[in-house]
Amino acid sequence: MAEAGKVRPTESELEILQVLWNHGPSTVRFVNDKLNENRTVGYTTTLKIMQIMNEKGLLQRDNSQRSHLFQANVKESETQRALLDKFMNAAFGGSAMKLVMQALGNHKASQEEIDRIREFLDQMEKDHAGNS
Amino acid sequence: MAEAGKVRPTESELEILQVLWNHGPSTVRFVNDKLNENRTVGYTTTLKIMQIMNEKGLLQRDNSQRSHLFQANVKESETQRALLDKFMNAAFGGSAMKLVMQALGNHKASQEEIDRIREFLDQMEKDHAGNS
DNA sequence: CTTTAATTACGAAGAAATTCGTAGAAAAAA
DNA sequence: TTTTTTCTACGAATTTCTTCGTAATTAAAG
Repeated sequence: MAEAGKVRPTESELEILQVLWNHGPSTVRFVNDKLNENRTVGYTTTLKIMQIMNEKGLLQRDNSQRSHLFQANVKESETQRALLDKFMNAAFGGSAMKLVMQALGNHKASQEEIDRIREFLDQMEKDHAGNS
Repeated sequence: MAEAGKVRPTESELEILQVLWNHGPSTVRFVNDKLNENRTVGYTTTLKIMQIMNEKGLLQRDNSQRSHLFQANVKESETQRALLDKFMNAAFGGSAMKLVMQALGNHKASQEEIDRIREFLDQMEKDHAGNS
């Protein structure tokens, strides 16, 4: 598994990672079909990007069968954390709170979601008290 | 003021917007000095990007003086909203809650910040109840 | 067996973003 | 006034990412 700090997938690469995170090891054909549910993209384009991702260490390849199976070689949560960090700095000047507020403000959260965030805050508060 | 939906600043452009949002109308020299607090970047590079941003409508230019004054022509919060939306889809499959949780989880929030988020949730809940 | 379809490898074109060098004009310094 | 510095304009090189065409190979269909 590649190290988290060095993970910098591009947008196209992220699209592919999403498919692999959600569906597990997949063929190029499967991934390409998934991508084409949202936009038009050629088979060899997807293939090429997945080959590059493999070289970069973002994907692992099983070539024991003719149709090679690719799987993500970076963890979803760690990748998201790295990207979030970068994005927070770029767009929100590094302020996590501004970002959270903006995200909450835009999104029509359901009652259940609000409750879940409250629980999360409770937990944070506990840890916070315990650690300091 | 440019429309929010069409706002897609690049990373370098965002860096410059941050300076202008924080300091108001500024010269290229000032912006370039600010950027160089973080990384090395040539004066003409900054100039060029700001010229392009001006053409795109991201910046406004006052050339009544020899050293032209540039200011942001897009609102900070609207730009952030547009970018957040895009980022949320790309990295979190569109799940605002996942993103918020990740942001809260990474960040060592202070007690005050936690309280502020709670207030925010209270407010959301009121609106939620009222609207549905 | 022959033909058709699917798959991988590879190269390269195209597009977008970034970077900087140079020239010319204007201002400041000497 | 002469020299040096500062500024804008402009073009172009570079890098990164995306896209796809073509060829070679293998499998499947006929």
